Amino acid sequence: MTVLDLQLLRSFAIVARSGSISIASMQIGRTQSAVSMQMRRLEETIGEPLLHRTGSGVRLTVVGERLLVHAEALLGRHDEALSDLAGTGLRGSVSFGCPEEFSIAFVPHLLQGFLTRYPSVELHMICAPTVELRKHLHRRRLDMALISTPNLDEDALLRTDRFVWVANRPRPDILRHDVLPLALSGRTTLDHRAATDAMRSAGRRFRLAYASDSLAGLLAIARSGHAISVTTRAAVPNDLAIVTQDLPPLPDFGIVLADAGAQASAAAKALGDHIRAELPVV
Amino acid sequence: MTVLDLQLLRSFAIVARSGSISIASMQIGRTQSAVSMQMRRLEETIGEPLLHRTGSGVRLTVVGERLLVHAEALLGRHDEALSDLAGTGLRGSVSFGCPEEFSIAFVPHLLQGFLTRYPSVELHMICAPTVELRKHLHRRRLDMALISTPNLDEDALLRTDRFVWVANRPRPDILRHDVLPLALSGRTTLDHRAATDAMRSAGRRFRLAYASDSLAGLLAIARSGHAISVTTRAAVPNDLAIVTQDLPPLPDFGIVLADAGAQASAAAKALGDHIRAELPVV
DNA sequence: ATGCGATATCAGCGGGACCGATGACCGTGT
DNA sequence: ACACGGTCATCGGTCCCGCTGATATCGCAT
Repeated sequence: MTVLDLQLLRSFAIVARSGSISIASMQIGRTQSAVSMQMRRLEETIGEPLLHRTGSGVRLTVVGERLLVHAEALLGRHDEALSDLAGTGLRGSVSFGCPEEFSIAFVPHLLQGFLTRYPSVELHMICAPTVELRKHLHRRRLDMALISTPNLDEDALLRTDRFVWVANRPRPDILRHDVLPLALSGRTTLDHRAATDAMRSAGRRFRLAYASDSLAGLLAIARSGHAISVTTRAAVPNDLAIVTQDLPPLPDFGIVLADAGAQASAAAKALGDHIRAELPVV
Repeated sequence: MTVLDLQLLRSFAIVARSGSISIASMQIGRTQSAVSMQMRRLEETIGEPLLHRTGSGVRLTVVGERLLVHAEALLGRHDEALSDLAGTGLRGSVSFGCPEEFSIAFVPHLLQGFLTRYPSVELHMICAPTVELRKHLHRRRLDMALISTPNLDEDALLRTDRFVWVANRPRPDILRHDVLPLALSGRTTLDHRAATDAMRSAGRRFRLAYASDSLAGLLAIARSGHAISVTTRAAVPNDLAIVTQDLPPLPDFGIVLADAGAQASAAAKALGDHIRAELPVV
């Protein structure tokens, strides 16, 4: 008899929450076309449309809303069941770090997978810019960290993403300002360098309207419309717009998993394996 | 992240209930090897053995018992969700008939699939020997019925199964009786003919110790050890044994779906399509 | 020990999911 | 009105995975 695929339901829930197949596909770790086909398969097994496709994202249909409720419930029960059964597994603790941008993009999904598989592992997490993360690794205060790198040829590259300009919707007039107000994180960060380099090589004048390592702060400023900010494409919240017109293009960057080097605990090894297995898009 | 396959859980639940991969495979409608591999895949994703394999069936491990509880709960919720979503579907009623043997073998699984897909359809079911079913079809008291046929070449054949001798465990001494006591259903039935024909052509003497069209009655007699009975292989309950030694082999038979011929309601068509799609093993 | 029935395993095949690229469509800003 | 940047859908090609059918292996019972 026909049976729903929980994998599809999980993707559907992420699509529903993010309101976009493209964004969801980045969190899931599949291409956009794959997730698009997943949604179509799901609609076929249900027999009814679940999504309204618009030019800018997707909206749930009535049936879609109904399914979402069931899906969340089912997935919740499923994850409980899985952790109960995996209860005999690994114990120990891991310290894991990543930039704040990642922590609101694909990392939740990543960690959820790890924690339901190893529910007895104690996970410590630190959000900080890449430079800080390196220090923590060096001092052995972190077992491993996801860090960004400008070098796209690195062979340990797990995934690539792109920096994007973000502003409030609708399009703010500050773009017309001669001296563009920017909200950037600390000047040691990769996105800071990427933004300022891009502006400079485009010959565009700008000023630092806001500087902070708090992503929430940057996004708040962007939301207020007083400055343009820069962040990771996958981390752009629903209510902010990605701006490409009239602004210089921003570079891609790579994501690698760095570890403390020395002897890793079993739990740390497991987390590393999990990340290396789940993170790559290909 | 890793996610359980509800299809596998469904198979697992059936295997657990039937205590045998072979029997379960007949209800599921897959080959024995397929179900065996399904169980292996499930064990791999869980990471622990779920079944003790013995020479005569399978038993659940402790982890298997735990999983079974979760599986039943998950499948229950899943089926609820599916019927809720399919609620907009077909309405109407269907009358369906089949021999009692089928009704305790693969038919429950078959109807469960149909009813969760079309929860608003009212289903009437009649259990009777094939001859009776034909009469009911002719009088339009049934829309369709699964009936057995000795003709294995029929092109509308959906599936084949085999008659088997059943007796209580352990091996009863009545097998040594010169005149073998048999518990058979009415003499118009296929299994009655198959059994008596087999005995006669083997030159074996027998007597009808019990005759009834009630399967439960036949099995009760077999269980008591006072007679040998005959039934469909897929319908043999856990606590009875299939006997092959010292008894003549029984023939295969075919299963076909017969309908009342005339204009079928939409619900009847849907049930027919469902059965034709789900029943074949290949 | 031997035979039977059960499960496990194997090669081969077929279908299906994914990727990458392309195409259609929409909203927006000029 | 039109071009543009974004979205989702579609398509061919590839690879992997599950099923079948046949065979090997195991365990129980006589």
